[in-house]
Amino acid sequence: MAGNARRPGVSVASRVLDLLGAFDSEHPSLILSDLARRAGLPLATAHRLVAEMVTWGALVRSPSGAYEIGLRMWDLGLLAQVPARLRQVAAPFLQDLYGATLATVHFAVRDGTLALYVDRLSGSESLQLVSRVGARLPLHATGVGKVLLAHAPEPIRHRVFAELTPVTPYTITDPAVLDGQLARVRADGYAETREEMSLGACSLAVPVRDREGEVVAALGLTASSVHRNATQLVAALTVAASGIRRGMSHRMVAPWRDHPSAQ
Amino acid sequence: MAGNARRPGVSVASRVLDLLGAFDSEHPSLILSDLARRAGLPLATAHRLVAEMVTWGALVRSPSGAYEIGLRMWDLGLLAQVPARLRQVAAPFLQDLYGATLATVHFAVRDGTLALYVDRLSGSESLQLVSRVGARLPLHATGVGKVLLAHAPEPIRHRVFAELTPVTPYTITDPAVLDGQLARVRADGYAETREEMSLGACSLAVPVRDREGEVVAALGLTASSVHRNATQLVAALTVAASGIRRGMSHRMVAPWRDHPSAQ
DNA sequence: TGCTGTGCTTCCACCTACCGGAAGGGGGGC
DNA sequence: GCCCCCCTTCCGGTAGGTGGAAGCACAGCA
Repeated sequence: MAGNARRPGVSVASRVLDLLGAFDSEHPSLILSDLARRAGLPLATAHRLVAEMVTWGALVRSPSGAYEIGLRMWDLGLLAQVPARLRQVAAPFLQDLYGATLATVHFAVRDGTLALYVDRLSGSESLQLVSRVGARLPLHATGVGKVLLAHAPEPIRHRVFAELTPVTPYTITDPAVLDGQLARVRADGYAETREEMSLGACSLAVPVRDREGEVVAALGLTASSVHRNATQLVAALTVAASGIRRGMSHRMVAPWRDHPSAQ
Repeated sequence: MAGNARRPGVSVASRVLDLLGAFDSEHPSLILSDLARRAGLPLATAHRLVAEMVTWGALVRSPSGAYEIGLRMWDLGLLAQVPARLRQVAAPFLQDLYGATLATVHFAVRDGTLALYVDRLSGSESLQLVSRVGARLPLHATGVGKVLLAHAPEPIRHRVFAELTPVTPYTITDPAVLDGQLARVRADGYAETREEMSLGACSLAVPVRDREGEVVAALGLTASSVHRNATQLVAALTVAASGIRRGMSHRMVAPWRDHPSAQ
């Protein structure tokens, strides 16, 4: 009776993870049926697993009955070391930069062929932009992206150049032009964009290096016009990037600590 | 041969979650053996499950061989609706507040009997404080905490009053004194602390209400002395809190986690 | 009031994907 | 070399997981 056609090759662990993966920025809240469908699980199976996840705190049920990512996942996410360490060091300098310029401040790392926005500051007066913390935007169309791309390994550049999708009419889609710009980024130490990602928004960005000189992140400013006083803004960015570099010291890569105690 | 004493009553799903739960702010990086021990799983079992979690991106292996929370968990955590919605609305106002005062800005919600710091801004010049985004601090010893406590339901106040742990010599531990302060918080519309959480640090805080007038969060400033120009600072806080309230849609905040939270 | 649709919850016999002790491998300290 | 610690792989037995189906709850509609 009880039909049982367990789909082979799919472990329980991966089912739990697939349920989590069903959520994304466009689907932050899902009813059970959609959750099951997006995770590729039968309704009854999803129901059972989801109940366990709610008990643990990974998911919560909103008043409307839909499921959402729970507070406990937020806690866990904050422990992710790549963004957490960088943010911790960078945050005060980003504040200073915002205070000095009142432009939107971006702090990003490269995640594959995309720029991952680790932090972002903007006041209530700032331009409305597509960037959000956690967003992934194209490397070739943003200030921080160009910096990261200019210092990315060859295979990554190759993949990005293979698909220069236009975002606005001003997005650079000619590989030769972009290649020239990246060479200038490496030579001059900063990148710029002019309405290549959002109409009406221009940006400047500089690399952030670790103690070994490796480019690990990029720091940028975005406003309706940044080119008039570009020299000053690049100077401010450079000062902040140096401060961040100094703060990173020798501990950015997992040190070995704790405890002979037990045993 | 193959000994098999599967521990009953523990589902695979909960094992996966327990592995995640083995990480906390004091153990953001764990080698396999510690991870297995903290999750209460045999080494071989942990090894198998962890491998799947790494494949999916929930965990990553650091260069030293230890496991850490992966970027994909960071992404997921950002989708948690309670902090995400509040932060999105509040962030620009927090920036403005920081720009106007240059004091450390705190934005917190109540999580059970603790204040959960949802956001925090401070420049490179600011005081070093114990607060961090994601931190949970006592309600009775912080500015934002007193605001949240003053507007908390009776059972919560009861539980907090039952255990007024001193943090510094100035922490309020007399229930009668605290009760008087909370009454004043409700009457005056703001709370203050004087070195009750960190020596040398004082704070002011005001409630943030939603469209229905319910207190959903608290907004605070901390500096070495805030009482001299308290009137101005409270005014700035109040303006920011009103701005946040206006930015909030109606059903913005999910019900609080008011369970005794095991662990 | 009854009908229909949608979505959630519970049930349970089958059986496979999971379990975990033990053995094997690798590297670093002494 | 020798030991210790930690990681990785293996494999027979079986218990936890599976998912179709039935039942329930509720809302919209005539």
